[in-house]
Amino acid sequence: MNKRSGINSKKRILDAALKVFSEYGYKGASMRMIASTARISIGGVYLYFANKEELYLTLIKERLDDFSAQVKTSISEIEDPVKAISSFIMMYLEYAKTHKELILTQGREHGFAFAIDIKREFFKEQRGIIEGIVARGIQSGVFTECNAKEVTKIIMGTMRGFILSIVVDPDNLFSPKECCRLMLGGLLKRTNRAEGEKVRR
Amino acid sequence: MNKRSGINSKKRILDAALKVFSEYGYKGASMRMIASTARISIGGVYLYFANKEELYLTLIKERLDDFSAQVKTSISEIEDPVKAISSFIMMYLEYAKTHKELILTQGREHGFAFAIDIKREFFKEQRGIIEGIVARGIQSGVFTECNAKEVTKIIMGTMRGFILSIVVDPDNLFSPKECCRLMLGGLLKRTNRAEGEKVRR
DNA sequence: TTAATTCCTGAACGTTTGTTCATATGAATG
DNA sequence: CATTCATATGAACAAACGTTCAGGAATTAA
Repeated sequence: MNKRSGINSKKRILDAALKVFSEYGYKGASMRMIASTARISIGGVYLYFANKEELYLTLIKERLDDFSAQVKTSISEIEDPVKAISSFIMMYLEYAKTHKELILTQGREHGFAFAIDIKREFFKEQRGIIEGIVARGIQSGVFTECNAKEVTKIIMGTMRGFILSIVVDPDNLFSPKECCRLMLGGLLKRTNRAEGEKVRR
Repeated sequence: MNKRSGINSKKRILDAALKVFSEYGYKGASMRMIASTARISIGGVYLYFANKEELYLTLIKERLDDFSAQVKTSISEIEDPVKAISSFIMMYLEYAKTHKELILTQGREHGFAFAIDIKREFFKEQRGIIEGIVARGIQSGVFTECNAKEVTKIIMGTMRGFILSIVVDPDNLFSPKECCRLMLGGLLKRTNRAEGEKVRR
């Protein structure tokens, strides 16, 4: 494993870091674990990343940007607020399932004010997107009159809850489809039949 | 600090452990930190707990039991499913706010299959309670016909999301009241006025 | 072939960790 | 008073940690 292999090394390290950080958390993951998973020496890791923190931050930033881009492209052109919200929920949960619990690694360690600026930025953006959809829905009379900001926070909360559930109670994850249904239709019975049907599809 | 002080020592250690584990996570918290927070020597901690893991497990179990009892007594006699669900949500979120993010400590470390049996038991019980309420609501015609199991998972997911939000984005927590509203009423507009009002209160 | 460059290795260092244990202390008992 | 016993201490230890660095190996350039 020498010379030209260096082209892949950085990527291999990042892949390994994702795996190890996800499984053991920031403190629990050791640089040696990451190195051996990436099939490189400990010293080799420090060739590409100055220290553990930089490696971790690079990883988080990479993932957040990737996710952010995916959200944008997947719902930017959807006009219908109902479809837009549904799409957001579906894609968020699908992404969370695929990329498991890296997101959870954030927050926990360091007294949880770690990559706070990067995260804040990300969350703010996400909130902006949903809030826009909700506001549009209210304005067009499709959604009930409510506090768009609060509803947005609740939706984001539920998404986060899904992520936490993956880690804590993976045998009992809720279905994205049912989640859309509940968020849109609510638990209380509707007397108007047409509405009920709209929700169901 | 000698002799008779031993009466309080165990409790002091547990209090300190809660504080330190919550702030630094399992791996991040050191026995020395806990000891000094409890104003006891390192050796003193090992007088009451065989090791770090036992201390942690004791703590988790204590909290889970406490929370479990509080849930039960607060909604056991409520007949109305709407009020029962609302009570559950309100009390869950209030408890989470008070006891911050100890619950988050679970899952993350140890490759996240740690106190799995204790937790599983706890979650199962919680699910059972909510599912009962939902089923009752459906049967009595107050709730829409839906998959009670799925709805239960979504509600629990949202509760967990709140917990995660406390750690990750504490400036943007949603209000418990609004959460009840959304869960019950949904986002879609209702044509029937009476229903809408029912949700609002 | 030699020199320069790039990539990589792993022993070594200083810290910090969880845990142990010989020792001390002071109230309770006789 | 002396003895007993629960309670508390903190130096000591091995293990693991993040990080450094002198050196080795493979490729490219001369």
